[in-house]
Amino acid sequence: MSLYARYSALLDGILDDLVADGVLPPEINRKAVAVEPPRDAAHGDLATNAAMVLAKAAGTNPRSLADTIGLKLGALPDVTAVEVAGPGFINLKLTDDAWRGELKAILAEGESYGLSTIGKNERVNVEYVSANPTGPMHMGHCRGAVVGDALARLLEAAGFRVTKEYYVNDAGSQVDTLARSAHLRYREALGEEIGEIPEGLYPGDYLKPVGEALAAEYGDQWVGKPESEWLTPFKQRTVAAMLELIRHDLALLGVHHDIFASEAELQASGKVDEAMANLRSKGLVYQGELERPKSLDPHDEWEPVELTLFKSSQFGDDQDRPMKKSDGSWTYFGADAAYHLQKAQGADHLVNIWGADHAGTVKRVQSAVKALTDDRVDLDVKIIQMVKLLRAGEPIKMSKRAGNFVTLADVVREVGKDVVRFMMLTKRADTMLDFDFAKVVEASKDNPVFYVQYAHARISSLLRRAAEAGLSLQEKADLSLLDGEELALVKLAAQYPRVVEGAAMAHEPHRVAFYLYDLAAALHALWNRGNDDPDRRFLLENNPQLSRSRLELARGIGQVIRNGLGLMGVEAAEEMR
RNA sequence: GCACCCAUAGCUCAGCUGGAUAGAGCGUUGCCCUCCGAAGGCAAAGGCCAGAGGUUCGAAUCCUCUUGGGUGCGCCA
Repeated sequence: MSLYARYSALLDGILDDLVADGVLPPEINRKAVAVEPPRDAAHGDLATNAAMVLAKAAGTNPRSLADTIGLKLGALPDVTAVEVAGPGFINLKLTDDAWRGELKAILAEGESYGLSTIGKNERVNVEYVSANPTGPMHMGHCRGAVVGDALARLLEAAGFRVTKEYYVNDAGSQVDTLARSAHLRYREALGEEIGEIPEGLYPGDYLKPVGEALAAEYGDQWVGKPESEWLTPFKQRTVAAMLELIRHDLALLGVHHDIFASEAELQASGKVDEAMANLRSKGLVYQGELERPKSLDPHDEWEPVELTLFKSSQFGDDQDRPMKKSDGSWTYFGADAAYHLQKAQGADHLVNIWGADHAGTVKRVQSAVKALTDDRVDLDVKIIQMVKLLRAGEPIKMSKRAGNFVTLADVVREVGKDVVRFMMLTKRADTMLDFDFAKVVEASKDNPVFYVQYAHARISSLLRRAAEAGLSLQEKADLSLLDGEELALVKLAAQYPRVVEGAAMAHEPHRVAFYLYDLAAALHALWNRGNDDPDRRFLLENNPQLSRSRLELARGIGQVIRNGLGLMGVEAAEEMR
């Protein structure tokens, strides 16, 4: 249990006592009560807003309630000072030993430091990437892949049971197009001159090996045959090949899904009918007409047709949405609603990581989840904004049609997995991100990847040098030698568990990256003090006792950086190259 | 036309689900360092949190409207 959680629990006990004493009414809502680090370190080590939040329910004013609570907080172990400040904050100062104890906890818990049970073992399904299986991954998919994967790791660390899922859209017309494109490559592999790839088919070279494999498997039996005979087997094999490609690309990034859910299988299994029956039984489905789309020009034709609609407008969507086309087949949304039902049946929470182009469909799917699960399962949709690719400040022009888009594999090859992953988490997901190939590999302070990795490498190198100097870490270090300046670093490290919980609950993995940058900066600052004042160096040849204490501090900070990077899927550097 | 997202220092961005005097990096300015404690260090200046109302002990954060950007809208996927 982290230090903040421990004092939070102690405060909870005090509030229980106050309820028993009749000071507080029994039905008070404690949700908003928090034990946090104060914004300004001069205010102390811990602060709580309990008095301000609860004063109204207690029928008193915040300051006087703060006095009452403060008195009891002052009696807690390791609390050296209590102060009521501002509108009713209660500030606590802890003994230095309390913080030395936290450093011990970091070292003792090691990789486990920062793990939380806040998720209460609930099940979360995170669906991410879900790119159409029609080609290799390109840069557009990269950010969603990293954010989704980091979020999954974060949720696991926070005590959720996580399923990582990829929805394979293998039922739409785009996979028919894919199969036709593969058929062309198949004929090419058999020696036919195919010339230019016709407009409307996928031109990429990545289909050549697929064509060759098909030629090897089938020989020329599907040449000159009607499409209806070969489309299905070609589709199956080509989609399988594309998924192989996608898995391979994702693996380059260190991304691995637990489940690849096929839309075609979903439809074949009758799941969509089940979802439809579910909604029908609740009176949420009807035959009706769609309004004329507002995006149409006035002179464009629009003929209203009757089709099967879901009453998503009852759940906050701006209009009802079609589940079945007029020809009776399922719409994308119809199948997607069923897919979400399938996911929800094995989960308590759903998270989707979607590209910005799907922002308009969030409401309808949330409506469907609400209706299908009677509000048992919540769906959070994280919209990932685009990444602008630059090279030394100049935008990189991409054209999908010309086939010169930057693939994920290209980027990983050029700058490495860790750099890509870290950079993708250096901004909130819902705002645009610049990715400059020149800048992300720069060895300077304004490159956060470098700065954080450097901090870890610095610590590793320090520990190596200590070992060479024959300084044994086995011997017990006396942490009481650590002074206030050094303990300030421990205080920052002690916030790591809160960062994990906050980032997990908010579904915002970028917070870990920002936190690590701060921690790295604090380490570098302390380290640099040794430039001016040799007595402040971590490794002092003439003072092994003090050195040992400071090495323990360094080891603890290194541990937290490593744990944080682990959540981001980034490996900690042992040395800079 | 409508929906969603965004608007915070000159620039690029954080801001811990509503807390105390709004923070970093770059840039600017001033000192220091300049052969591995190296890929710089310390400090200063810089803000009407787009604007206007509202909610309450308290708002950059929540609600409404306005302005200015981005993305999207279909029986497509």
